[in-house]
Parts: sequence; C-alpha cells; structure tokens
Amino acid sequence: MELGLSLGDASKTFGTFMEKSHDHHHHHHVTNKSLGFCMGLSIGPNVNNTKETDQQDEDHDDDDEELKKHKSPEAEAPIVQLDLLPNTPVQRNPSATVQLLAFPWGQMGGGGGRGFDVNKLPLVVDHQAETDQDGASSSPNNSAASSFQTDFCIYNNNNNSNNKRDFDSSGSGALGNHDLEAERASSRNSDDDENGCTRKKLRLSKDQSAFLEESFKEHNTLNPKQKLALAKQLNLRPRQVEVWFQNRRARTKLKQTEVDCEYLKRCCETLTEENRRLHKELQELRALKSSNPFYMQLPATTLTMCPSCERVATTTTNPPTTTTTAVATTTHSTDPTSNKGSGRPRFYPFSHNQNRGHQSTTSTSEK
DNA sequence: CGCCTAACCGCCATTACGTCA
DNA sequence: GCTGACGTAATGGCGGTTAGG
Repeated sequence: MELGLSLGDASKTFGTFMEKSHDHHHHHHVTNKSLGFCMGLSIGPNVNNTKETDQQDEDHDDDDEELKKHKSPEAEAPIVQLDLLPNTPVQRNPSATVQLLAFPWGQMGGGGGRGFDVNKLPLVVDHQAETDQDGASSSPNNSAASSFQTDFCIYNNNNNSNNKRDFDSSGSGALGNHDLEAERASSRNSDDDENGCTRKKLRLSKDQSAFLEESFKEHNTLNPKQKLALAKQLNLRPRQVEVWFQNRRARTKLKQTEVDCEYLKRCCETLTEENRRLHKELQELRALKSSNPFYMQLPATTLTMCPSCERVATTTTNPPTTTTTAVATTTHSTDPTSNKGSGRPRFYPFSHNQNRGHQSTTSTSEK
C-alpha cells in the first residue's frame, strides 16, 4: 500500500491512499513528491495480535490435523495494522482498535452479561416457531430484527436444503467430519442459485450480530469448526458466518486505516508548520548575517551541543538583537515534529521516532 | 525433489438491499 | 410516498497456501 501525502494541501493528501496493492510486505510508504517527503511505515508483524495469535494457538490445540491447513499466515495476523510509528513513545491511539472491537453491550436488548442466550435460538429450523419467538424476544426497537426474521424464514425456506443438510448431518450435536465436508460443499458455492433463488439481502438480528461480535473479539478468523458451531448457534448458514467475519474484518481494517490516516494528517500538519517556521528562521538568519558582519564572527565553540542528541542546546553568544530563537533556545523537546536546529528542515521516516532527534548531527556552524 | 493441480481461504472491489432522515 | 445517503450482507475475482498426485 502506498499512502500519498501532500503537505499543505489537504485536498490532495490521500489521493492514492486507497490504491489497491497486492504486495504483502509489511512496509508501507508515505510519499510526498513535492517535498521529497518520505515516511516509511513499518508494520510490525502481529503488533496488536498477540491475543489473536494466542487464540489461534489455543484453537490449534483443539483442532485436528486436518484443520492445520486452514491456519494460514494471514490468519496469524488478520488485522492489518498500519503501525505508523511502531516504536514511538507518542500515543498511537491504541484504543482505536479496542473501540472498534468493543461492543456496546449495554445497548443490547438482551440485558446484562453477554446479553444473548444462544439457547433461546432455535436450533431446528422451525420457521413458524422462529417467527413467534422473535416477536417475543426482540427488543422494542428491534424492528430490523423483526423484519429480518421474516425474511430469514423465507430465505431459509428457499435454502432449506443446505440448512437441512447441515443440521441433519450433525444430529448428535458433535461437529464431525461429515459436518465439515457438508459445510465445505456449501461454502462459497452459489447454493442460492441452485434453488433458483436470487440473492435476498438479510439483516442479522441484534442478537446474532452481538454474538458474532463477541466471537469476533475472541478470534477474528474462524476455522471450519468454529464457523460451523457459530452457524449452528445462530441458526445461520456457515457461509453467512464466514461472510460476516469477512466483512467485519474489512470494517475493522477500514476503521483502523481511517484512524491512521488522521494521525498521519496531524503529523503532516505539524511538520508543515515546523517547516514553515524553520524556513522563516533561516531567512532571518541570512538577513542577520548580511546585515551584521560581526554576527558570524562569534566563536562557534560558544555554541554548546547536547552530547546525547547533538543539538544546539543553548548559547549565550548571540547578540542580544538576534531573533534566532530557534537556535538559541533549542530544548530537548519530545515533540515528534520538533526539528533539529538545522537550517534545513529534515523529515525523518517514522522508524526514526524511536530515537527521535538523535540521528542527525546538526550544528549552526555549518552555515 | 520439483512441478502441477485442486481445494481452501482471506482480501478486495463491487453489487444489492434494507434502513433512515 | 419518494429519494439519497449510509450500512452491510452477499458476490465474484484474485492471490497465497497446502496437500496430494
């Protein structure tokens, strides 16, 4: 993925941001051609997916060998983390992902806890009973759920063969190979078409969505067993569960991208402002140099350098008339966008943030 | 051991539909 | 009632991985 950034022109900031990319490298770039501004966006593997990986491992322990082949590297790091500043001390809004994954359980009609009792869902496709139950269990404002259930019944009627196959093949409740085979047979197939039923969009009930959300928080990818179990619990087709997780991952990624975009934008604005300020200072310094012949005769040794960051820490030699505040008053700023005291503004890739301000050796004497 | 193929899966772009203001 | 925006379920294509021949 390539992120286009345009300093000073918000309208062009992310023109190429969403360009599709097929590379699977964990290095993203933000470029600004006009200013030669290149931000290396290093995406650390599994930065925020420790839990996910652990969960996968747990699942792995539960699964048989047959399921191992479903544990792809993608599944190990399912959430694409645009870790723009992987090592920066700057808060990278870690709550963003949390917020995305958090679910407002308190708003659920189901009440406390998980707010959802899967036992209340019919495991047997009894359309009449299902409709009645929905009417009894839906929250007052759950009009969508009600309408969904109505459609859902119709939908299931039209696809009864699939559901019947899935459910009948597991009458004991265990998820045997027969289930997996049946699920695979139906998965990603146009099982709707075989009955001549065109796609009918359905709305998942709030309870169903909530349960899927909860499951998503535990693991945002599903192995076949999990998929089938969820489908059974929610009285959905495995394909529906699979699609829901797919779309959910897409939404998570999109939200994360937006958050990262905002962060990048703020970074660029700050850097632009800093750039502007330093340019102004440079002009002032040059003007001062030309107007005050004694100015540059000051001994350079009077400029003290910070040994750690090699920045001009302080100076007492500037003429009192100077306006070189940036040089004279440079401090150990932790501002990620603070410059290095050089007359020429420099933009550092994000990987520099872990050693912010400690890479370049700058000195005013170079002028 | 390398190659080929099929199956499977995830991601992506897109479509289609339901909901709401 | 109509309409456009928005959210999201669903679809199809593509690429990567893996197992088996």
